[in-house]
Amino acid sequence: MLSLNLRDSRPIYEQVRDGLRRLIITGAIPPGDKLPSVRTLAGQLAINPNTIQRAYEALEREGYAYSVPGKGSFAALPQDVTDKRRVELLRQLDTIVQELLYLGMAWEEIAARCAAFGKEESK
Amino acid sequence: MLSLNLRDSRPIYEQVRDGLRRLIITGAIPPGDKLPSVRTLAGQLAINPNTIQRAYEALEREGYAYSVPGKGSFAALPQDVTDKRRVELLRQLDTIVQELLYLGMAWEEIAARCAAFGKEESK
DNA sequence: TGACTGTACTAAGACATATAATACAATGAG
DNA sequence: CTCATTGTATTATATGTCTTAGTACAGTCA
Repeated sequence: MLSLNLRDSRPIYEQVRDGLRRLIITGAIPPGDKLPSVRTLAGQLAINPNTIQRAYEALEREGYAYSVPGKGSFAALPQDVTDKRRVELLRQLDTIVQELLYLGMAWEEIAARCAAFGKEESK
Repeated sequence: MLSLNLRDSRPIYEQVRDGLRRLIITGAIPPGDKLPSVRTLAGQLAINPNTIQRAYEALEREGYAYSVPGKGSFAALPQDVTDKRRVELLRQLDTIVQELLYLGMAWEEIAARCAAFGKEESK
C-alpha cells in the first residue's frame, strides 16, 4: 500500500503524507473512505504513531482528509481541498515550466504532456 | 540581487541555490558570467561563507555552474545541464498536473498556462 | 609578493526529526 | 455499562541536519 525510503533525505512524515495524498488523488482511496488508523499504519510501516499523526495533521491542513476523534480519519472530497493548495501547485508548475523552457524544451511539447494526462483521465 | 527569508523553514543554502538558479534561468546571469565569490556573497547576505559554498556545490552537481579554484564560479551553458535534471523536472511536472486535474482544473487551462510562458519567452 | 579565489576540515550550538511512554476523551460493538 | 479502538496531547530523549565560527591550504593574477 505505502512504501518508505528510510535512507531518503525527506522526512518520514512527508513521505507518508505524499503517499496518502497520492492514493486519494488516484482514487485508490475514494472520498469518504476511512484511512488506516494511526496505530495500525504505524504498525504496518514499523514507525512511531506520532509520525503518522503528523502526516494526518498535514493532510487535514491541506483539506485532503478530516479526522473524527473516536471514529477515525477519512479521505475528504476534492471540493474541500483548500485554495492555498491550488495556488501552491500553480506556483510550482510555473517554476518547473520556466526551467524546462530554459533547458530547451518547446512549450508545445510541455502542453502536449498535460494534454496526454487530460485524455488519460477521460478514459 | 538575492533575498533571504530567515524565518522560512527551508535551509538557507537551498534558498541561495534556488535563487541563483533562477537568476541563471531568467538570463539575469548570462552563461559564462562570473558568480559572486563565496566570501563576497556571504558578506552581502550576512551569512557564513560555508553556507554559500554548499549552495555552489549543489549548483555544480546540477550542472548550472562550475567552479575554478583561484578564479571563481561561473554560470554554465544550458547544454551542460545534466539530463537527470530534465527527467526529474518532468517527473515533478507529471505529479503536479495530475493533482491539478484531480482538483477539477481542465487540462486545456493547464496547457494554456504553459503556452503563456512559451510566448513570453519569444518576446 | 600580496590579495584574491575555491576548497577542506573541525568544533560548537540551534533546530527538526523521530522514537518512546503515557494519558485522556469520544466512539461503537458486545 | 464494559471494553477495545479511535484521535489527540504531552513530556522526554536520541539523532541528524543546518549554520556559524575559525582555521588552513593551494591556485590565480596584478
